[in-house]
Amino acid sequence: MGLRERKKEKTRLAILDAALDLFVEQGYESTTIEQIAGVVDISPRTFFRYFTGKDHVALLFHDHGEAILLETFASRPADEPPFTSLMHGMRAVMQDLLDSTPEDTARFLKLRRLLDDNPQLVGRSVARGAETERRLTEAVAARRGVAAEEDLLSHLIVAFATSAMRVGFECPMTEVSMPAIARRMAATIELAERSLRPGWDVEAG
Amino acid sequence: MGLRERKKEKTRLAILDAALDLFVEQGYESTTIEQIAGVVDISPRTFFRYFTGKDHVALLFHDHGEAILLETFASRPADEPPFTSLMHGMRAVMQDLLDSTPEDTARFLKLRRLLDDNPQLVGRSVARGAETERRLTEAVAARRGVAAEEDLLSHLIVAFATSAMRVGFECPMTEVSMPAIARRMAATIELAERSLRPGWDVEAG
DNA sequence: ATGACTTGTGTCAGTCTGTGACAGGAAGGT
DNA sequence: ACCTTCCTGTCACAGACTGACACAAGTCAT
Repeated sequence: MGLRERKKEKTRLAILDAALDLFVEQGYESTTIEQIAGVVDISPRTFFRYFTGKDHVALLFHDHGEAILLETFASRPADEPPFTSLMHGMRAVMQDLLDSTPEDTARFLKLRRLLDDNPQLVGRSVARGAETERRLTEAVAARRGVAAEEDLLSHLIVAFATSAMRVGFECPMTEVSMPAIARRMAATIELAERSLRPGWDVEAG
Repeated sequence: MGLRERKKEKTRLAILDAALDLFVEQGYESTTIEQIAGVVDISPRTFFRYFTGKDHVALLFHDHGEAILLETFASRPADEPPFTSLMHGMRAVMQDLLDSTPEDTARFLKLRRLLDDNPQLVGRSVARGAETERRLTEAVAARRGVAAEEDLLSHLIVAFATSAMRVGFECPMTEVSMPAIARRMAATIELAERSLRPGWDVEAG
């Protein structure tokens, strides 16, 4: 890896950390791009060359999680019930978080607390994740051997799975720590699987 | 109703119709507030006195639907399983649409087509509806006799219900018409209820 | 190392959304 | 008519973005 790329990664992390600290200190809304750029000592224009906008910074882990979800689903056996595969994806996202460096863990916890204080961000994450959801639905429909546009169940499977994901990750909680989040995540998966009728996700459209 | 209020309602509808037509004609993103204000012959400032922003216009029916959902849930018997009540709410929202005037139906169908062309708007609707979702969760938890912060199931019930709502209303469809939407809505409710294990939403937290 | 080539950065200018403050005018009640 | 209330336009402004351009820093030859 050349000097150029190392420098870029360094700037990227500098922006991320500066933004996170400012968000926590003075709130998400009242933090401006100019302030973030000021701390990192770059021009505001450069900020937008690293992130598409303010919410991109705040929802970085969502993008990452969605990528893992897509990969995991694709790598699961084709004869596994789709919802089961998606729950495996959910576990994979959680595991990835547990395996990350202490620095990344700290960043994630800051973001997590940010979501509690700014519920609008949860909504924005859905907006940002719409494309992922569409692709997941395509993948589920493909596995079910039907066209996504004509199969309500494929949509419902993905909708229920992402719902569970949001309940596990984003609902306010008293103690914000990795073990607590992992516990809630496991409980949510269990609850969701228990609530659904066995075989519901392998029926004909 | 005085002249003042009639005038306001007229302006409100004029803005709505002008915005809708512009959105359909030239796309949501490329339509500016200034253009909308120009057609209605008001100042851009006044636009913001009727609507909080561009997406407020595009998601007007969502607000309305959410209000009906909350009312319906509150009016259902306290011993009815919460998810069942929410599905009744979903039917009530649909029924309200079917009962609306031809003008409102036409507006709704325009908005519905807008959602197909601009998937980002679906996400924004979730962002806008976050507060409603929170209040629904409170209501469900109250009926279950538990505190919302400590009951995952209350969150999951609401999340599943709103998921079903989004699948029924917002998934792209080939034929966009009231009968087609009503049919899909009914099918989604049926599918959701069939997919869940009976009694799942009345268990202890 | 010196050159040419690529790529990241700052500056500048501009658009669009959204908001607060103020003044004038239309509607409502007496 | 009169006073109050509410609505509206104008002005001024902040903040999120974007395109264009010139310059500097990194990269890769010879």
